[in-house]
Amino acid sequence: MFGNVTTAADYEQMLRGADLRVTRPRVAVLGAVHGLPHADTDAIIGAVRAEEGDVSHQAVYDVLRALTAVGLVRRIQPSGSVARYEARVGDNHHHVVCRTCGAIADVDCAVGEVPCLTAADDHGFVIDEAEVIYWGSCPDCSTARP
Amino acid sequence: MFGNVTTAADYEQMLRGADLRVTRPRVAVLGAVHGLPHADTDAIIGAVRAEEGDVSHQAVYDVLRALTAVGLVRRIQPSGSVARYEARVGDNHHHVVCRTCGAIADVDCAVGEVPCLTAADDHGFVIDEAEVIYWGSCPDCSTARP
DNA sequence: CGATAAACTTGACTCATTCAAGAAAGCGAG
DNA sequence: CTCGCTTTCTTGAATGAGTCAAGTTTATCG
Repeated sequence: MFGNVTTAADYEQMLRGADLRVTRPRVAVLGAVHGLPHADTDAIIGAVRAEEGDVSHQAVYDVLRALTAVGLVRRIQPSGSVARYEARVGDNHHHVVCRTCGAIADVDCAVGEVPCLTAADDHGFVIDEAEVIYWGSCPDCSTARP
Repeated sequence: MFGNVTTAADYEQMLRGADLRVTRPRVAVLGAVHGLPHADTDAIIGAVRAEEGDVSHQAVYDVLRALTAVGLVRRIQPSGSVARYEARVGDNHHHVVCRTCGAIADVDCAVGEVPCLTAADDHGFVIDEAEVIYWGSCPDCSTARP
């Protein structure tokens, strides 16, 4: 986490490691998600075009789906929000979402590595993930309206 | 919970208690949400029309928003799903969602009344609710594809 | 260097949800 | 009981994130 400058070459590595072909849109999307945590698709499209020129929105949708499928990015979508993406994967962290402005921040769960994963009564479901969303007000919004 | 038959009169009471005008669409929507837990808007529209005849979809959307605002129903919307509603409110329960068929079931959190409400680092957010979604396979889907 | 399957472009389309303007109806005051 | 104000409902159009589909380009392997 210190002095960790991720380059296009690193993104290529990640893609190859996931058996995905290396294309300019994919490298650019992966870079955008790393650079803009919790960005929505529109913001990612903007970032990708700023770096690579014209890339179709469909390509970005396809790439995001492919990256999500192999686990290189994670898709999150709090109620009332469009889909957002982040590059921090595999570390079981959760999110705080501001009810007012929609801002999102990462939080590590207080209860350990795999929080609440054992439900009291799972109704026969086979559970593989527990997703936690904390709802509240971000610092800006809670001071603006105390 | 035993022999508890909720009638239109009860729904009226709930509406008045929440300072909402009592209208036929509102009583019908409240009844539909009580009768069809986790139903989406379309299913609720269907149930309302079966009981009350023509009711515009807009009216149902408006009613659901009003009921949600006063806390008579709760809106849930797992990633990739349309909005769903339930009448069980105020008891801090959570949900298991089937990744395959989208089925939803209620679960009480294993960690007590207000699970995980204290995040390790809340980034200055004022947290008022923790929403937990357990992802997995429902009994039908997990036996169909073991 | 091809061949071939995967990825991208273009453009149309879906559909849950919202917006807007006018008609209807609940409900408190008189 | 009914008047009038305000909320709620109806009708119909619009929005917008996301998907579908057909055809072209391109990454990768032999």
